[in-house]
Amino acid sequence: MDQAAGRRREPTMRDVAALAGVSTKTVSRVINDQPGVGPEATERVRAAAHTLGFRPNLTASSLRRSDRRSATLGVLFEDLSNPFDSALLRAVEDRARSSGVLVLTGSDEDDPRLQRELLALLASRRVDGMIVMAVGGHQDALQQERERGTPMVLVDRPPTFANTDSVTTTNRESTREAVLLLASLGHRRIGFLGDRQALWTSQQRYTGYLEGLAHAGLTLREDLVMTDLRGPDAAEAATATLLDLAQPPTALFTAQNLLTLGAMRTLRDRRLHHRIALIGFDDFPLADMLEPSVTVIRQDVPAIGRTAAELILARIEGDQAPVVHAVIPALLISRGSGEIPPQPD
Amino acid sequence: MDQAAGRRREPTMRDVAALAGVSTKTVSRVINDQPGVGPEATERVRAAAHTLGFRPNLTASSLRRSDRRSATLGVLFEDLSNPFDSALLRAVEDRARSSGVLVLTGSDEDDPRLQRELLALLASRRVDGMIVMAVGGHQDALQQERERGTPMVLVDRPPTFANTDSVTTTNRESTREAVLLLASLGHRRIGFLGDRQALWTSQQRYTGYLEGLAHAGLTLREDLVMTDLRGPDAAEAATATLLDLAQPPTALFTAQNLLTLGAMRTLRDRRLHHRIALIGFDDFPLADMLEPSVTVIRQDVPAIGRTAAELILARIEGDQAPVVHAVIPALLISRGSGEIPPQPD
DNA sequence: CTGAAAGCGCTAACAC
DNA sequence: GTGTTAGCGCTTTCAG
Repeated sequence: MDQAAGRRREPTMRDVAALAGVSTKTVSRVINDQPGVGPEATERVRAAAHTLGFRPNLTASSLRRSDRRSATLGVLFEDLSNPFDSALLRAVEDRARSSGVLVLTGSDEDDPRLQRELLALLASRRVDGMIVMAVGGHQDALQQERERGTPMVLVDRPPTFANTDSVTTTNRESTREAVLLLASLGHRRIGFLGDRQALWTSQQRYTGYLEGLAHAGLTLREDLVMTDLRGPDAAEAATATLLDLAQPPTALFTAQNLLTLGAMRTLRDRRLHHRIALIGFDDFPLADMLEPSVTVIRQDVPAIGRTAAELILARIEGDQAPVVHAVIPALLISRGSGEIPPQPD
Repeated sequence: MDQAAGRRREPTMRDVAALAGVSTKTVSRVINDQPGVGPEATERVRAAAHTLGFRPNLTASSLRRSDRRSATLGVLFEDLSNPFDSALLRAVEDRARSSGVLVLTGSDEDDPRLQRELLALLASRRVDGMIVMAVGGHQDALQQERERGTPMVLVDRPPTFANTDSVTTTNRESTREAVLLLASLGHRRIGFLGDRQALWTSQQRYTGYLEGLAHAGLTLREDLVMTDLRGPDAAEAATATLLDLAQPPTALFTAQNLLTLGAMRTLRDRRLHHRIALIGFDDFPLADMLEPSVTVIRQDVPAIGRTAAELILARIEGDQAPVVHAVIPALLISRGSGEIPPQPD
């Protein structure tokens, strides 16, 4: 047995047909469970296929078949090693596999160039449809792909172009709810740490923050708002800046899971983690094991993935219903860090 | 623009050839950067391809081409939503993409039936090779696939059959090292929590534990060993059992990341997390944020993924070197929980 | 330098 | 019921 080269030629329908003494078309019918083959011939074909170890070549079949299906979906996310992305992939995968569909994946790192390249690689493999997390900024590459007719569903962020389904969550509403919770405990100085403002989710969450302040009758203090933070280190520094203010915040809202980690780190370092309230967007593993346990807004990732998969599969099947923008509710999970009242100095 | 049905026919090389006034073969040469086309014809083809928005159909090309390459890899892991698996996928993906190769994924949940099914789905799409985490127990399906000539690399666990590359880590050696560290601090009763013994990694780590005890001159106490634990809840219960012994352990070694979490939970509940030492196999996000920070053995996941990808890509290229069983060193990360000395009662 | 003919493995559309 | 012919989009082979 060779490791690779001299890879054995896979048996074809011709080989099976020859052994069974029928035509390739008859083999095709048997393999695809199509009617019009006698029980005896069916049996001979089955036996021949089995002895040869025949396995249909899906790529050849999809080339010829009229529907052109490859039974393969493209999934293009920001970073598949991020727990949010990988949980989403898993949900998509499960739903797809139950329809015999496999998933071709890629991570575009929120880089438009990379996204365009990966889109092309997926397209050249003729996937039946794509589930994509749009990069921040321009969605040109996506729009072009969509306009070529590729069935597409966006997740996490909606399209900026027409006629394309999406599945998102209640970014604005849930953030507002969190801010209102903090306000109801008596917090009047609530800091906000946000991701890149080019991202739709960041904008939504920031809007929710503003709405929450307004509903609570609090005025926005610009010095308590830090945005365009990339990653935990930036959040760590931003938190330090906020805490060094003459009038520091008594509560923090972090608009993304990595930012929550950074903020926590600084709070711990300063031994303020039991004195300053913290609510974060996006749950993360072990949030319940920290001290204090971290109150978060949890997206229903399995539902988002399942919904996206169901949408794309339906579109591939030819579903012509009007565009769908599904919004899956997120949930505020109270664990402790969000329930800390304002502390006297 | 329709959502799906009536999907536009993609332009073909024939279309491009017609527009450029050349034969399809000339188009093929230009698209594939093959020599033997004049600069003028090349330009005409390029222009035609651009105006039509032509994109090569890789599935048709791979069907006809002599090397049969689909530039696609199959990746079959236990659970892509597990941080270990997804980090591995990401590493594989990055290395593959730099060679223009995409990855078709699947999660088999360590279920032999599912693994067999997914292997068949991958094979019917004629992936060039597979990177697989073998399920515990029999590797029949894998071996059969391998014997058909499919290039294959196993990760995390080695093959039980011949002639197949693998990439694993220093399970035994690193565990031994951890146990020796605990012993050097004066611990004489070191508990062991292990995953299913059917898994090769579990066996290796248990062997390392035994070696560590032996090297330290400690005798094995069977009542301190709990194996075949599936998931954090089982570990939680097992830890409670150990702590209830007349002579409870003063240190614990947990042989898998989920088990570490379970053990920690019980230690916290009993307020023993600062009194009983703990070292876990596999790092996990936030291990450094807990109190105390958790000492772990960290696998070099990016190196494992990259190595596996490089191996499979080389085999696909026809590399005939002898079988490789790469072992990537793991690292003991001291963070605090593993450095707690034995406490007087 | 370029193209015509054949065919990869399979299925559509018809014939028998 | 079953087979024949043609052709999916591309590349091989070989002829000019």
